[in-house]
Amino acid sequence: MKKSVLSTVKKHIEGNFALEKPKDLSFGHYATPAAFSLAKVHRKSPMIIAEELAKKFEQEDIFNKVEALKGYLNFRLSDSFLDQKTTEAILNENEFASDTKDESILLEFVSANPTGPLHIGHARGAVFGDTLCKIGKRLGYNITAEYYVNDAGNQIELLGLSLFLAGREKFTSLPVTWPQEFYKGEYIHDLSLEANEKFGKEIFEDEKNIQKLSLWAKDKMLELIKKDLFRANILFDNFVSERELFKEWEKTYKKLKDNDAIYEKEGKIWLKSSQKGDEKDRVIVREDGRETYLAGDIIYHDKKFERGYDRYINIWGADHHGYIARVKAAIDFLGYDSKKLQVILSQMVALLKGGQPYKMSKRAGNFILMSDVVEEIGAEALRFIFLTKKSDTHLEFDIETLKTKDSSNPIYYIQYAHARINQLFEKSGKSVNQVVNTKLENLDEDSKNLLFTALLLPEVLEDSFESRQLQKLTDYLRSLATFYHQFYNKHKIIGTKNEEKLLKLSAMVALSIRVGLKLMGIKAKEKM
RNA sequence: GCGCUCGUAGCUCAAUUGGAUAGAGCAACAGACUUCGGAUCUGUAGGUUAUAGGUUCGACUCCUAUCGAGCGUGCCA
Repeated sequence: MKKSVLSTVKKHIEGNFALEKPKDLSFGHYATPAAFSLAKVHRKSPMIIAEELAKKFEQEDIFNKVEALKGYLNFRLSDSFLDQKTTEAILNENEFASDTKDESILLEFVSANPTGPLHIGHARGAVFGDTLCKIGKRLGYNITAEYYVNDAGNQIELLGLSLFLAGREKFTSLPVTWPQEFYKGEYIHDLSLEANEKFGKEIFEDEKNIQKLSLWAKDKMLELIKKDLFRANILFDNFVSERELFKEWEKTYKKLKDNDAIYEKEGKIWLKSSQKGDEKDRVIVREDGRETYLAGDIIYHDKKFERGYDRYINIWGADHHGYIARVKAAIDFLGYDSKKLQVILSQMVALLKGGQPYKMSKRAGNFILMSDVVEEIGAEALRFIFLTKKSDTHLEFDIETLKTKDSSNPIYYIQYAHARINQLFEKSGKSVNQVVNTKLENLDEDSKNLLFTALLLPEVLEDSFESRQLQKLTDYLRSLATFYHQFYNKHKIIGTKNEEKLLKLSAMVALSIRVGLKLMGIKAKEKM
């Protein structure tokens, strides 16, 4: 819809200008402040320029009216144009708000360590990434969703040790000395039971078995994570193993060396990241020859860029923000364009329980599990709550209010609008197919504005995706539902002379709600 | 100390990325048709956008300083 409007407006206005939606629909459907910038060029008042521009649009039949107001130029769409768009959408729901794009994107998200189940903080990044992926696919981008599995490094050994000690304490009479830091969630207990069953209690007797337990446990944890994700309707195309990547370390290392990106000092290998905007140089290989965490990420990004995507998006927890500069530096050193990588930070989720701060700490084991929240409030409500907030703002909510299943849960409000429309069709005894060819003409202001709002979904999706601000979609669906509820209370539909027109209009509203919810991973309800 | 992300109604968040009168939900108060399902709707109240300057036709948005919060500042991940 916006495309048609934009191309028509371009015929009559020179230069670059913004086409916006006015704050209030009573001004018009679209507006442009172009006269303000033209005023400078032509040394005339914006008001006069706007008046002159408005006259040029008299012959355009996609507009009903174009008027100048306080220097703004306001456009009002014609019934026939809106009707045409509506009919197209209803006849081809799968094509509505979809597009084709010639661009491939690699989207990495979650990437939580396989040392425990996902907690509520991971869930935010997971929901955001998955929804971004769904929207992007609808818009025609070629997107690959990928999970980077940190299955190498100290934390995996610590997982094995924690499991070993837990089992040893439970199933043997051997002495147990706990280190300062270890994993102690309930899942460790569960794992030890399972390990005991599978390997027998002997495995907890010899410390040589810690290695074996580590490898077994991290595979178990990854399975658990996949299950948690699946239950929240989150799917990945690939899982990339850090452990596997390290087989390619020599190749990446040589590239860095050839590009004069590293040097040796104090027996360690350093990346010259300070040359590329990082605060300081970073160690990538320790004195004892073991690679650091950063080394794994460098190989991963080397491989990613080798695969030749047009753009890369990483969704990281906000506590990793200090990491962006060094990874980008490495990418540049490897000879790629680090501008192709965009890192989106998913801010911390502060949880309250009964008004008291609920501290999340994985090691301590008193964190809130994503799976528990999914169990209590459902995947759909969880997804919705996260998607109503910008990803980079601190978010705080009380777990108790999330547990409620009443109307304070905003998802019901939108679902209700959809269900209502469905019931209208049932009551009227008519099907969508029967009303789709009814011409929407001579609509009153309310109907026309509602129809216009329902047709905005495609541009809302574009805007949400491009700006990476998915709350724009939830805001939109919410306001569309509000608009419809208001309309419904004000206007009688069944049995009036406008019945078929208003049913067609309602069908359009339902369609946008349904498609929008689907992209958020939420199924629209026919009945409640 | 330095860096990053922020600071908007009592609370949780928006504001078309520099545009028109800063908006929603929750909480509070007052109302609505014996309904095309009230899981809805209407209204009232609530603001010096942390503070002080600056940039311009125009600032919640950009710049500078100050105050405050969270995170980071391992050769942990």
